[in-house]
Amino acid sequence: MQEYLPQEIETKWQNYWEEQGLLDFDFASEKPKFYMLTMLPYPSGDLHIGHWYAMAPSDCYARFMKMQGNEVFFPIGFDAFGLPAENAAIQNNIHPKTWTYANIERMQKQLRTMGNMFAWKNEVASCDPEYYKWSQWFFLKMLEHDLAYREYSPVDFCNHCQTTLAREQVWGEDRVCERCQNPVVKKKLNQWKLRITKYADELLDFEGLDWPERVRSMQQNWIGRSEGVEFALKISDSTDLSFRVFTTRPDTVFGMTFCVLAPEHILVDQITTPEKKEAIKAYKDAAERKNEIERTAEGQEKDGVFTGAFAVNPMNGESVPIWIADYVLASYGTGAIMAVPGHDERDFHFARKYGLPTPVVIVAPEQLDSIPDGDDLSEPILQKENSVMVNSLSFDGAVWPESYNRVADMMQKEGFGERQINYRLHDWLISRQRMWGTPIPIVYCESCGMQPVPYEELPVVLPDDAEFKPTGESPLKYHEGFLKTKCPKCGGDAERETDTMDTFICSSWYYYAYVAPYWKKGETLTKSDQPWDVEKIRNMCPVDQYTGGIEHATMHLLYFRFYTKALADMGLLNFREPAKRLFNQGMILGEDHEKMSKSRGNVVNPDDLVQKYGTDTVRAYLMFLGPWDAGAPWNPHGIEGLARFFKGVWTLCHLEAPETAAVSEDTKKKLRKTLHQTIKKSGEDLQHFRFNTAIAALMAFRNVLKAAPEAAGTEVWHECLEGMLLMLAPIAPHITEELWQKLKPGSGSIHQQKWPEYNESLVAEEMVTLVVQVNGKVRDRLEMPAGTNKEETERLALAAPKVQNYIEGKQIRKVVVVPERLVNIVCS
RNA sequence: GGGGGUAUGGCGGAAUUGGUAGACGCGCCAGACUCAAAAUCUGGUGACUUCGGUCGUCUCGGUUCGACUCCGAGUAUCCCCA
Repeated sequence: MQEYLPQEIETKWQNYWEEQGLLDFDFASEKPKFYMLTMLPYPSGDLHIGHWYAMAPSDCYARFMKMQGNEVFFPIGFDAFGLPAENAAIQNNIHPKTWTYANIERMQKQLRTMGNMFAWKNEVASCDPEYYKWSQWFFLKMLEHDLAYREYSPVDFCNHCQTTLAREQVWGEDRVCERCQNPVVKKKLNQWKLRITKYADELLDFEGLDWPERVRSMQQNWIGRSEGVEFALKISDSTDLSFRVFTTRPDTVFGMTFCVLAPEHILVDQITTPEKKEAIKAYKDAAERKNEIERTAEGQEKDGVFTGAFAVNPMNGESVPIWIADYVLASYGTGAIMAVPGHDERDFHFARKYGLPTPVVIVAPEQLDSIPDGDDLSEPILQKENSVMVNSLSFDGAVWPESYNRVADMMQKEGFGERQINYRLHDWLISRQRMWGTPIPIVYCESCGMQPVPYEELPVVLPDDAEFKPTGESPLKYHEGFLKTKCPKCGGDAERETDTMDTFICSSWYYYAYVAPYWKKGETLTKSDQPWDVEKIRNMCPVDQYTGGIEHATMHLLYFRFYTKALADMGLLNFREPAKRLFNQGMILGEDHEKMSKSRGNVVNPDDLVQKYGTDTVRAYLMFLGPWDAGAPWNPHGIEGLARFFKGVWTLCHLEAPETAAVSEDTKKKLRKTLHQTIKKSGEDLQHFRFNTAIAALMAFRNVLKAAPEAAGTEVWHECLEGMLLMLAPIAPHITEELWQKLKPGSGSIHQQKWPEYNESLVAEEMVTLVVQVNGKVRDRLEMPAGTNKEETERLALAAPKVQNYIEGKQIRKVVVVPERLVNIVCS
C-alpha cells in the first residue's frame, strides 16, 4: 500500500482543480445559484489560524451545497486599505501600495494552501483604483440623494492614529480607539457623514431574514430607538428665547424642579446673568477637558452651576431654575433636559446635592393611599408600568401608558411640543485624516465653494509618490500634484479634499463587486451608469449565506445593510437586504483559553501545521473542535486524532479482499445500515453548520468498517467506501479526491459528484433497546423488535427476571410506557 | 448598573429536544508487534464501592412516573452596552 503523504497529493489536486477550471463559477449554468460569502480578509501579510477557522468551514459548506446540486459562487478578495500599510510605510520607507500588494500576493499563496473552492477569477482588492472609483461613484450618488453631508461638529479623534473615528470604532467604558487602544479625545472638525439614521427604523426590522438573534439584538440596542416627546421651554422674562428638551417620560413633567443645559448649549452665554458669568465660564472650561465617559458615568458625582436664569414649565406655568451640568451631552437629543429629580436617578442626586426640591408626581398603584412626601424620598420612584400621576393638576389619577398619551396629546394640542422618536444611532462619520484610503471626490474652490468631482473624472487617484513622514498628518496635504486642481465649475484654482474614506465603505459593497470584478475597467464613468452587471446581480444577489465573526455585529454588518438599502432607494438594486442568512463563527482561542496574541505567545501558525499534517487534517480538526458558533481553545494534541482518522480512511480504501471471503449477512446488513444512517446524520449536520458532530458520525462509521475487514471487496464494502469519500469530500477535499479517482477511475472529480442519498427504510433500526426502570432507576435493558406495541412492551418489561426482583411483593401503582424507548414501573 | 450567552469526566465536546448522561476525539492505563522505541493494532477508562450497588451534568429549591433538558433563586464566567 502506498503511504498517505498529504503534502504531495494536496498540491497535486489544487493544481488539477485550477487547471480543469473546477473552481470557476459558471454564470450560464442551469443549476440553482447559491451565493456563499465569507467576510473578506485584511491583507495583513500572514494567514492566521483565525482566518482558517473562519474560512475552512465556510468552504466546507460551499462544497456541500455544490454537492447538493447548486452552482455555488464562493468568492474571495482583500479589504486592502487601512492604517497598518501606512504605518509600515512610515517605518520602512516603503509606499503603502507596495507593502499591500506584496502582502496580497503572499496571502493568496497561503489561501491556496487551504484548498478552498474560491472563485479566484472574481477576486477584488479594494485598493485598486478600478475598485475604489466605484466607492467614489457611490459617494457622489449619496451626495446627490442627500445621504452624504459635511458638518462641523465635535468628533472622536485618536491622537495616536491621527484620525477621526466613527462612533462604532470607539470602544468600551474607557472610550479607546478600536485599533490602538489609546483613549480618544473630542475635536471639532469639518467631517463627512452618511445619513444612516434615515434608515434607523428599517434597520431595526429583520423580517424575513435568517440572522442570529444575538446580532439582531445587538443591532437593535445599538440603534437604540426611544419614543418620547420633545417640547419647548420659554426663558422667563423673555419673549423670544426658548430651548427644547426631549423626554421619554412626559407623565412626570409636573415634577420638573429645574432644567439642565449641556455646557456647550448655544443659549448658555445668552441667558447667564452677569453675576454668574464667571462661575459658568470656569465650569465650561473644565467640562471641555473631560471626556464623555467621565461626564456621564453613573457612579460619578454629578455637579453643575446655576445660570441665574429661569425657564417656564409650559404645563403649569411654574418657573424653574436653569443649570448647566456636564452630565448632559450636547450631542445627544437636544442637548438639554427637564430635570425631574423625584423620578430620575441622576436628577435625584443632583437635586439632593444642591438642595433642590424632589416632589413626587407618579406613584405605584399601591402607594396611592399614602403618597410619599418628596422630601422623605431616599431614592427616586422609577416605576413605569401602571404608574399613576399625582400632584399633577387635572392629570391626577392617569395611569401609564394612558398618562403618557394624555400629556403628549396636551402638549401637541397646545402647540409647544410633539411626539418624537430619538435614536442612539449617529450618522456614520466617514472622514479619515489618512492617506491609504479611498479619496473623497470633492474639491474646494475659493469662489464656488465645495464642488463634487464630476463623475467623468473618476477615479480621484492616490499618488504613487507620496512622502511618508512621521508627522502624523496625511501626506496628501503636502502633495502638490494631488492637492492642487481646478474647480470643475469655474475652472479656477482649487484644492482637493485630503481626507479619505473609512475602510468600512469598501466592505459595504464588495459582494456586488465580486459578481463582476472591476466593472467597466478603464472606461469613463457617468452619472447615469449602472454600477454593475445588472443581469448578473439580479441572478446572484442577495447573498444566500454569509459567514463571519460576531465582532462585526454593529459595524460592518450595519453598514452592509445600510448600503443595500440606500442603493435600492437610488434605483440601483431591487432588494433591500444584502444577505438572507447569516452565521457567525466564534473565536479560536489559544491553548491557555486566552485570545491569541503575539504578546501572550499563544499564537498558532497554520503554515507549520499544514507542513506537518496536511491541509485536510488541519481543516477537519478546526471543524471538529466544537460547535462553530461557540469558538474553541486550541488543543495542540487533539489534531493527532484527525490525522489518525484520515490515515485510517486511507487504509480502508486500500484494504484487499481476504482470500476466503466469509462475510456474514449480518455484517453486510450492519454495514449498509450504518452507511445510510451516516448519510442522513452527516448531511443534516452539515446543513446546520454542525461540522463537529458530522465528523464524529463519520469517525463512528470508520470504526464500524474497520471492525469488519472481512467484508473488503464485497459490493456493500464498495458502497460504504464511496459513501464515506463523498461525505468526507466537503470536509477534506484532497484525500477524498485522491482516493476517489483511484477507486473509480474515469468518473471525474469527486467534487462534481452528487451528495449520496439515503434510504429511509434502511436508516430505521430493526431491533431496539428498551430501558426498564423501577421507580425511575434503570434496572434492565431488553432487546426487542422495533414496532412492538405498547401492551406487548409492558408485558415484556414486567416479565423480565431482573425487574421481577425489584417489584416482587410491591404494589404497582403506575406503568409508564414509551414504545421503543423505555418503561418505568412505579411501585411502593 | 442594564441586555444576552455559557456552565456536563483529566481535556475539547455529544445527548433523538422531557425518556439509557458522557457519542466522537484527545489524554491516560493494560496488552500485542519490536532488541528497543516510534508508528500501528486490541481492550479498558465519570467517581465511590463491602462488587450487591450507591452517587454523579455549577449551587439550592420546584414541577414531573422521569429533568443536563422546563420553572424560581443564587454563584461563576464570557460577550455587548452604559
